Amino acid sequence: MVMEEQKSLSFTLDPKSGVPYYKQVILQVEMAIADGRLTTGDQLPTVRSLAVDLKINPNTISRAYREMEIRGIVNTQQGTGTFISEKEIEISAVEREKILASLVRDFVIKANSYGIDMDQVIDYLQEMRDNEPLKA
Amino acid sequence: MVMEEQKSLSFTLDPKSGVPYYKQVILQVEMAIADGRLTTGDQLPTVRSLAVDLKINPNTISRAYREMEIRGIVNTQQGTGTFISEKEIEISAVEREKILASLVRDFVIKANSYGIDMDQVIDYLQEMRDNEPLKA
DNA sequence: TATATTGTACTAAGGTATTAGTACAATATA
DNA sequence: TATATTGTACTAATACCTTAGTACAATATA
Repeated sequence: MVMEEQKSLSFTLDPKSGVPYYKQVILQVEMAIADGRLTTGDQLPTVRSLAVDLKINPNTISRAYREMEIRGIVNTQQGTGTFISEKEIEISAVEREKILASLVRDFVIKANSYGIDMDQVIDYLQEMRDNEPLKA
Repeated sequence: MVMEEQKSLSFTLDPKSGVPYYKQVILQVEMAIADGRLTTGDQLPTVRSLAVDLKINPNTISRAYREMEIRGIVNTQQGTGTFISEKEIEISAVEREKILASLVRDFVIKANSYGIDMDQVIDYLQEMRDNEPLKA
C-alpha cells in the first residue's frame, strides 16, 4: 500500500449557520480542492479522527464522505481511508453539458432576481479568472 | 388606484417533483420575469384566486409572495394585491456585488466539483447571452 | 359606512432531514 | 491468525420544513 499524502486541513463547524454538518464538511473539502490545498490522491482525515476533532458522530462524517463518493469527488475503501479521486473521468461531455446547463439556469435565475444581468456575471467571472484562478 | 396590467399566466404545480409548492410558484414568477412575460408593475394573481386555481391553501401562495417581497421581487399591499417591483432600486451596487460574489462562489464550487472549469462556464454563458437573451 | 376584496396570523399535522447510539464489517498489517 | 484501523448498517430522537385549517386585518370602493 502506497502511503498517500495526508495533509493537515483544519475543518471547522458552525452550529449556528443552519447548514447541516455533513454539508459543511463537503463544502470545505470542495473549497480545498478548488484552491489547490487538496488534490488527486490526497487522503482525507479518517471518519473517526475527524469525528473526534469536530466532536460529532462518526456517521455524520461518513455521510459527507459517502455523498462525495457518489458525486465522484472521493474514493473510499474500508480499512484504508478516503482519498481525493482521480479527475472525474466518469463524467461524459454530454452529461457535463447537462449539469452545466442546469447549474447555469439556476444561477442565472437567481442573479436575475437580484437585478444582475448576464453581462455583469460574465464580466465578474472573467475578472475572477484573470486575477485569481481557482484551479491550481 | 391605477389598474395595473393583470396578465394571464398559467401556473402549474408538480406534486411529484419534491420541490415545495411555494418554491415552484416563486420559480415560475422568476422565470416569467426573466423572459419578459412579467415586468415592473404587473399584478400577480391574488392569493385566493391562485390558491383556487392550483387547489392548494391560500397560505401557501401567501408564503411564496412573502418570500418574494423579502427578496424585493414584488410589492404586496393588503386589499390591493401583489405587483412586480420597480426594478430593485433598493439594492446598492455594493450590496449587489456582495450577492453576486456569493452566488458566483457557490456556483463555481459546484461546477468545479463536476470538473467544469471557469473557461467552460464563461464560454457557455457567452453563447447563451448571444443566442437567446434571457432579458426582454 | 357597509361590503367586497385583498393579504395575514396563529396553530397544528404530517413528513423529511439531520444527527447520534450502538453494534458491525472490511481491510491492512504485525 | 490476531489485532488495529478503516468505514458502515440500522435504528431512533429531535428538529425543521411544508402545508392546511381557521379566523382575522387592512384596503378599496359602492
